Amino acid sequence: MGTRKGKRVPRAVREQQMLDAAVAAFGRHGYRSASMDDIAGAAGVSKPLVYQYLRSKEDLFSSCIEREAAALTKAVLDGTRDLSLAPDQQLWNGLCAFFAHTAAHPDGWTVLHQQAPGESAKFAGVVAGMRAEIVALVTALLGRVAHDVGYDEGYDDDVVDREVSGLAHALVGSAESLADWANARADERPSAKETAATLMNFCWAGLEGLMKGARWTPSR
Amino acid sequence: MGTRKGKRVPRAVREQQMLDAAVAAFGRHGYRSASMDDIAGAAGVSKPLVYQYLRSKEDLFSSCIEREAAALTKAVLDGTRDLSLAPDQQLWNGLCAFFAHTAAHPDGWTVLHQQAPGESAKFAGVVAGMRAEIVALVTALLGRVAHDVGYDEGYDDDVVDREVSGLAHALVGSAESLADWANARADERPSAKETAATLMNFCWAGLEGLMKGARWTPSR
Amino acid sequence: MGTRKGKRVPRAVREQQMLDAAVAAFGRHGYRSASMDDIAGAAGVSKPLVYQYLRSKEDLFSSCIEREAAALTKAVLDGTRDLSLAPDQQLWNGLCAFFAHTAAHPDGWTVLHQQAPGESAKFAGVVAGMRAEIVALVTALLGRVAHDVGYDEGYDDDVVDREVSGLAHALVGSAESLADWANARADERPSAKETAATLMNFCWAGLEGLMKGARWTPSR
Amino acid sequence: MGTRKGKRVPRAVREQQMLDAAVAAFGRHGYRSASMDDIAGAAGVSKPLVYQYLRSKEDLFSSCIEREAAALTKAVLDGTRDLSLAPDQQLWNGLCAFFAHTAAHPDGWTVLHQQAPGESAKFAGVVAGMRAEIVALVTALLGRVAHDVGYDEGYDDDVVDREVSGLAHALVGSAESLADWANARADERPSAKETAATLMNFCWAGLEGLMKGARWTPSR
DNA sequence: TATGAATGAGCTTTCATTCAT
DNA sequence: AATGAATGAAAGCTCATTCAT
Repeated sequence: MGTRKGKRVPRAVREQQMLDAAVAAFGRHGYRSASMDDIAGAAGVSKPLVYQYLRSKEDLFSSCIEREAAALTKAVLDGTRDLSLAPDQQLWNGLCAFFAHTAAHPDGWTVLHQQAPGESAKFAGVVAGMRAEIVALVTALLGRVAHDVGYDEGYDDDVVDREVSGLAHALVGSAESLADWANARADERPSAKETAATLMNFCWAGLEGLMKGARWTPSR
Repeated sequence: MGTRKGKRVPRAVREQQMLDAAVAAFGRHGYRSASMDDIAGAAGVSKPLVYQYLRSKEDLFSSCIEREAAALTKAVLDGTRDLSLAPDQQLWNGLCAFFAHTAAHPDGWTVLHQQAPGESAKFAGVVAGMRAEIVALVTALLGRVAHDVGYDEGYDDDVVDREVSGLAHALVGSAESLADWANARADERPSAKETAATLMNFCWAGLEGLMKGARWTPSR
Repeated sequence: MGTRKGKRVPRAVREQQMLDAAVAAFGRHGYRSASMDDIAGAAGVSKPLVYQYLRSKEDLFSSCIEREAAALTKAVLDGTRDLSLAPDQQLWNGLCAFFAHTAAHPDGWTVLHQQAPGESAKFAGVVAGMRAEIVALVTALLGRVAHDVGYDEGYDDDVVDREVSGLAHALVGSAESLADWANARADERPSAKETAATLMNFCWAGLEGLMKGARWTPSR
Repeated sequence: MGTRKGKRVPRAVREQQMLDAAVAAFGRHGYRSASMDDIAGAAGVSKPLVYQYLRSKEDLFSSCIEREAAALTKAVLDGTRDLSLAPDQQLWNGLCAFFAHTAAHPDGWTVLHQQAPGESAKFAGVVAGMRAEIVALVTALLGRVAHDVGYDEGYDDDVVDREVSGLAHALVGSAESLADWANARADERPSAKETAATLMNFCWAGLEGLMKGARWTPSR
């Protein structure tokens, strides 16, 4: 009844099962604490088979990171694909996609955001790449907003770029933290749209104000 | 003539040396990867002495977390102690203190923000407590702002509280991400004040807009 | 065209291919280090097929040893088959055959001389048998010489036998070492005849002297 | 009551005990087959201590090789130290020392002669170095003989050198094989002096004949 | 106060070997 | 005849931890 012992399964399928088990284990216990025994067991498979297919613990972890990063990136990019929308709608779509994905794959998100960067730079790179891609996407969006509002007139392109880039980083950081935050509460968890709304509400008002020149400075 | 062999050092001092070495090791290699051998060596001390003073690796890590969390909390609280200031000045002071501290103690910040939460709940608790304290501080601040602006009139206290709490979380999340971001660039690292200004600029404009009722909703 | 996938090959041929690959692997990496995976791969065949034909790693190694031992023995025996020759010519022929064969099958020679004896007695036996056969051959030769020279007159048969047997062992030992030595130098390797001449020169002069009663004793 | 459990022993002593156990294990089972567990057990010690002192299996094996090679070299060199002796007496002394040492340390000799060369070049080097040293010693001895007998007159130095070097190699090879041979027979083992006499007898008569121009050539 | 000596337990990795097709 | 899928068993190595001094 179901996946019973000894079942011969084609390699591609088994590999995905292993990656599923590995992502869960790494997400819940961390890279070092998760043991290959546990992962193999959870995948319903013997350890040597994991090694035969994924080569080593390092490679297994890398494969997890890559798969999860690609999936998340794809989700966000798909969400923002429609370039005919207004920038705010596009951002809204992207955020919804992001929060929906992180909610649907909490272990994957944990691996990407909490585990990988803490381990050696070998792993951090892939995550950094993914993050850069998303930051670039947001930066482009904000750039369009700034242009639409006419914010960039009368300023150096350089200054605008740097400020917009800073905003993008802050925004992505907020989103990441909110994803953790949302995933943390098992009960009464906010839906992806609610979380997206919170952030959208927060940042969009801010951006409108900012683009119109509302700027804060310390009293001295 | 320098830290030479056999130097008899009072316990309190030795403990701090050990914690220093441990924070550095844990920050750079992670909880599991950092070995007691390395830590003892870096502290210029034999392993049994570490066990005599700090009992176990878990206790050592806990001590690190507690020390660093207390130090960070104290820095932020000190920065926002002057209640006579306007809320924005108070927030500004707190952010400056926060970014200055995370910049001055990068390993400690890494332990708190990247390593501890990934390990077992045993450790996450302390960090969560610290975070809650800071979120509460920010929430109080935002509450004052809302009140000053008259934002809360005509709304349920509940609704306001929830919204303000969400904003506080987003703000703290941004700050944490920006701290990582600032620490990541070894060269051309922005000063604490620059980082604080970026965030202040971003969020303050946003908050002003929001409090005045500027609210974003999806077109459908 | 060539050894392509799925090629159906008769069992006898496949077995030889496997033994070839195995001898090469065992000779180069040793019995334990050479893996069945490597051997199967080098033979252009899947692992289960190796097991189907050769049963186990032990059996495979045994088969290698037996094949190589038989081949070497045959070469030497063929070289010395002509009993009508003078003993020295016969020995010369045998040495030439020996060095030619070890030079032509370096991996086989390594398996026989360096790998097999180091592993369990199970394998050493076959090699020992081969060696005994060759030692006996040399002993017979030296016996003929002694007789021709009249060396054995006036001595106990026992004494002569023991001395001649010792000489035979020394001679075989020299030959084995010289085979290693010749195989070791990839460039400027001496030809089989040169190597044989070196040894022949050395031992024949010695034997002639010895047989005539020239005998060394420590001064005290 | 002897070396009982838990006995604290200074490092230098323990290291020698470990090396003793390792040489025995490697000599009897080979490098790959001997397990660290066995070695540690035989040394009356836990595995981690072996790793703490000797770092790795490779390093342990290297240390064994080096220790045994140094000991054997020293024995032979000590045996031939007295340069005032006639060359044949010197050689006789060296051979006696050699056979006595290989008989007294059969496992060490096995490691040097049968196990090390079969494993990776990493190990073969040390043994090759030792062998080269001994070959050089013998070469020098033979050179003195050739000079005393006036053999080198009328020949190119080159030719003499090459021939003498060949003889040295053959002689060392014989000695090695005879050492194996002597060690192989547990009962009725020949004494070191007997083995040395066999070889001395054999080679010295040969050398005298050879130096006087007795040379063998194939009839065609 | 401080440490060299020592270990139990566990982890990653590899290998010879078999089953089902 | 031939192979992709799968595993039991064991090996090398590391680590947190303690004992005896």
